[in-house]
Amino acid sequence: MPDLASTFETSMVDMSTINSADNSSDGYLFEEILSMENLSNLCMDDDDLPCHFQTDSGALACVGCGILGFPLMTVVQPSERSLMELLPANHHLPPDSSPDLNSSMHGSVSSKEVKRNQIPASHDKPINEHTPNGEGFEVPIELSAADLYDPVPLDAELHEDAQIVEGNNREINPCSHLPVEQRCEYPRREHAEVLDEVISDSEKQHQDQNENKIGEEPAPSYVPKGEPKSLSISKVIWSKKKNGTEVHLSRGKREVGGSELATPAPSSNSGKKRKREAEWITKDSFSSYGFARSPCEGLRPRAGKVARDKSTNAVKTLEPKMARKHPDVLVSHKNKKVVKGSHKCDIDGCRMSFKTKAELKLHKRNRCPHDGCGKKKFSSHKYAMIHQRVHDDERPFKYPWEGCSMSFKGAWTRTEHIRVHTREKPYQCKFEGCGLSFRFVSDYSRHRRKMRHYVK
Amino acid sequence: MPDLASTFETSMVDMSTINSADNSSDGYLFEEILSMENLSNLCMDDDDLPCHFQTDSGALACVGCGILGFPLMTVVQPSERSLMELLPANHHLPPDSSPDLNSSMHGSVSSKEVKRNQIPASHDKPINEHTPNGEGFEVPIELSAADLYDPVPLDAELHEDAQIVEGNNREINPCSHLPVEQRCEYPRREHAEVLDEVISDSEKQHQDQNENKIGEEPAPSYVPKGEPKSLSISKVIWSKKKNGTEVHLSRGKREVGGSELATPAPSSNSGKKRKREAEWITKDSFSSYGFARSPCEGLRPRAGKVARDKSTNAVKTLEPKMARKHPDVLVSHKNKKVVKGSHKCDIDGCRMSFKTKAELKLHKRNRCPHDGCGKKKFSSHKYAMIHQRVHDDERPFKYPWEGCSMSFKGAWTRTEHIRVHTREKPYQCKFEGCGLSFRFVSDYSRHRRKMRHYVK
DNA sequence: CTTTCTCTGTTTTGTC
DNA sequence: GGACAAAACAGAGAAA
DNA sequence: CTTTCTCTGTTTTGTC
DNA sequence: GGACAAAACAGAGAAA
Ligand SMILES: [Zn+2]
Ligand SMILES: [Zn+2]
Ligand SMILES: [Zn+2]
Ligand SMILES: [Zn+2]
Ligand SMILES: [Zn+2]
Ligand SMILES: [Zn+2]
Ligand SMILES: [Zn+2]
Ligand SMILES: [Zn+2]
Ligand SMILES: [Zn+2]
Ligand SMILES: [Zn+2]
Ligand SMILES: [Zn+2]
Ligand SMILES: [Zn+2]
Repeated sequence: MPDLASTFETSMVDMSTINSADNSSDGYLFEEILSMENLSNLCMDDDDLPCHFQTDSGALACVGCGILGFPLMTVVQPSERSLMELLPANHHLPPDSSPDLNSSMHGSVSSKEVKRNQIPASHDKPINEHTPNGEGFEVPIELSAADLYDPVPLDAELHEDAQIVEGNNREINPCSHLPVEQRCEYPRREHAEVLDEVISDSEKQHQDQNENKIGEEPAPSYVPKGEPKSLSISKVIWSKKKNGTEVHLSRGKREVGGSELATPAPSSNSGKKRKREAEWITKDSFSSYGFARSPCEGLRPRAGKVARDKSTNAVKTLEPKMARKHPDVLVSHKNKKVVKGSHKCDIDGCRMSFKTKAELKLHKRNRCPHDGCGKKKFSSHKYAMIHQRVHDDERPFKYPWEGCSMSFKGAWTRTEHIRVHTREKPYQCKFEGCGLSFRFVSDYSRHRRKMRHYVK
Repeated sequence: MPDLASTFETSMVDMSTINSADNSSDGYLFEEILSMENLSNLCMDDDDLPCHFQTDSGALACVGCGILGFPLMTVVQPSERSLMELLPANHHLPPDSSPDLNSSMHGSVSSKEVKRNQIPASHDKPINEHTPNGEGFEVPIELSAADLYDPVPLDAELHEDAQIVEGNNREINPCSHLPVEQRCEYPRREHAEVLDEVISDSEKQHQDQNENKIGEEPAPSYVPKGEPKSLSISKVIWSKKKNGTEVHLSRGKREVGGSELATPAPSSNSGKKRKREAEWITKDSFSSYGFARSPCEGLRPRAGKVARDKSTNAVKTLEPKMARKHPDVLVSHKNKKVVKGSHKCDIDGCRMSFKTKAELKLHKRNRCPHDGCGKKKFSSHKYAMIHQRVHDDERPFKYPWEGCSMSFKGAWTRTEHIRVHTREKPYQCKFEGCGLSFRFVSDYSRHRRKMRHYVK
């Protein structure tokens, strides 16, 4: 990656050190870093564009460069522990082992997809999840949500592993925490949108307005390189191939003929784009261990994520922005604040309690009694309960990826964070002649609003 | 009214002074007080219950006692001026005098009533209004609403005076600002709910729970006493008549036979009730002029109403509770604050402008940029505009009744205030066996919620 | 102004 | 249709 | 706790 | 159906 590497400055690490890194590293974040066996999945080509591969669990990852906020990434497998935190406790129980949790309960897997703006894909399943979002399957832990309101029922039939989605594109499922013979056969993800260096015609069109053209050569397309040696299941290395013709580039254009998509438009702004991100990588992409950091280490610090001590660079427990001192609050070892109020809510399904009668009264009217919220009213009591999570420190939604220490208060945020790793851009503008793709709903939404790209 | 009068203390005025008052009184509030001619409509019976009468304009009024927050009331007619402030400027123009404002515009009179919880009455029209609420007909004045957003179109065909509602109960219309020959023939109001001393069986039932019975004698019912001498049009004096049989007491029970209603249940708590209100009257019911005050003078001070100087008892201009100092605000002689912003909103129909770009940005997102509102968001831009009235001092909705100096920022508040004068209780609970009546939606709503008196 | 990404109250979808 | 929960959305907004 | 009454953001109704 | 305005509602809350 010459053009990128040339922008690195002081802490620049020779790419060879990445490949030769051992897994005896025991830094706070890297204690489960993988062996050279997995690192051999790194793309070692010497071109100037990043390469992507797919791991056992079906996720796509790029190694060896930091383009587009996707910094040096280690090849990792989700640990069994992290997956267990994501999935329900009795996930994958044999169908008859839990008579009380049968398929008549909510939570049994649906055959329909719940998507709205996202590009529908016939074989699109979220990474490491059997339910797209997963909010309902948060496992209550002691002094956790279960103490405040009824735990969400768990479902032994959570996913019917036998269910096979249409098509011949199937690959091994992402249930890598299980013995191979118990894994579900989920189709693997498509990879096209993941390669966000491939800029569509319309995106180029937009960006040409503000940026100088740097080159006119066509952007590369990507083709599967074949099965790598050291990963046991479903590993494909994607290498780029200039002017390639074998690719299915965009999920959003599945109906379009291959020839139309085989040669994407030149990425006229790739130089500037890469420059900007290279600067960022230069500052942050490498840990002091001289080894690639976790996928999200290179990202800018954001609220509610991995906080880091400025001097030691060690991960520290996140503090809420306006940490309010509640003398009547106990913080459990799981960071869940428990209000020890004697005024209990008797609304069906709610176990919240409050210190004062006035607070309870507000709560029962679906208003937050918390000082900072100004008696804000919500549309339901259910959400009034859920809202309380903004006031405690628990972040029960983990991103189950080795080396990513992100966790979230809600499932949707995690769902979108996963795209930071997959580089997926599932939102494609349907406006005539636009076709721009977006990674986050919000950006897609804003695009439509500002451009008035409303359709139908 | 012996039992009531006996509780009066220092400022008690002999009832005879009320009747002998002349209309040369020029106190701030009483400069248009009526002559003896109209005062002769006072009920002069010497029983202990208040009496009601109906004026030319169809409204009911009680004179001579202050029971139930209905203190000493003068007999008044709405002045032409006050009605003109209520009605559109071109109200009652000949149908062809205003070619641009024809019946195809909104605002033409509907033959259907817009009521929901209110007891439907076949001949129920709001006092002095041709549209029930009147919000849409606020007349823009200079530097008024018209400066901020498009004025509501006025409609020459505002009311089809020829329209006669069903029934034989018609009386002269309330358009007393017009020559008699031009008045519409609106049916007069029914009077039953107006007499809120008549406590229904179910209301008694509720109240018996908390109060001692004082007497068992049946409450009086009311019958029209006939046409009084001095009022020219449609004046009826209602006098009470113990065990009377000729009345139609309750609009909510219109379908019920007369015999069932002829003898209302005894008002077991009238003693206590009257006691409480008599205390209030004792303190406040009489102006220093030794004359009956305006209908609302005797009411407790409320937000946004007639404020009074503690020492002089003179009406003073109301100040908003949290008068915020805006250096960029001009107050017109009509109390309308005009924000002299250079950042103008270009949303269709909106003429608001703001000092800063940030404020405009908030406003365009339907948020209030005012400090005290905390970027509160509204459901529409239209309402975001309307909301701004909470921040200025204009109160364009006047209550067009002589001696009542109340004014409001919205039409609904005025609609409900009118009931303070009419004593109307148009909301009757439909729950099996309840039947309680309420004057204000809010109270009816609360009753249903707390009692779970939901029906159908 | 931009892009990237997280947070959150409501809306939509889907199931029963 | 209804109730309910999960998923998705549509902003808002932080960061650089 | 009560009753009386006003304020206000949203929902419902009605018209075109 | 839609858009729009007027009316009505459903709370919240002040006052005593
Ligand atoms: Zn590469
Ligand atoms: Zn599985
Ligand atoms: Zn609760
Ligand atoms: Zn809160
Ligand atoms: Zn991550
Ligand atoms: Zn577009
Ligand atoms: Zn009397
Ligand atoms: Zn008229
Ligand atoms: Zn505007
Ligand atoms: Zn405001
Ligand atoms: Zn009044
Ligand atoms: Zn009731």
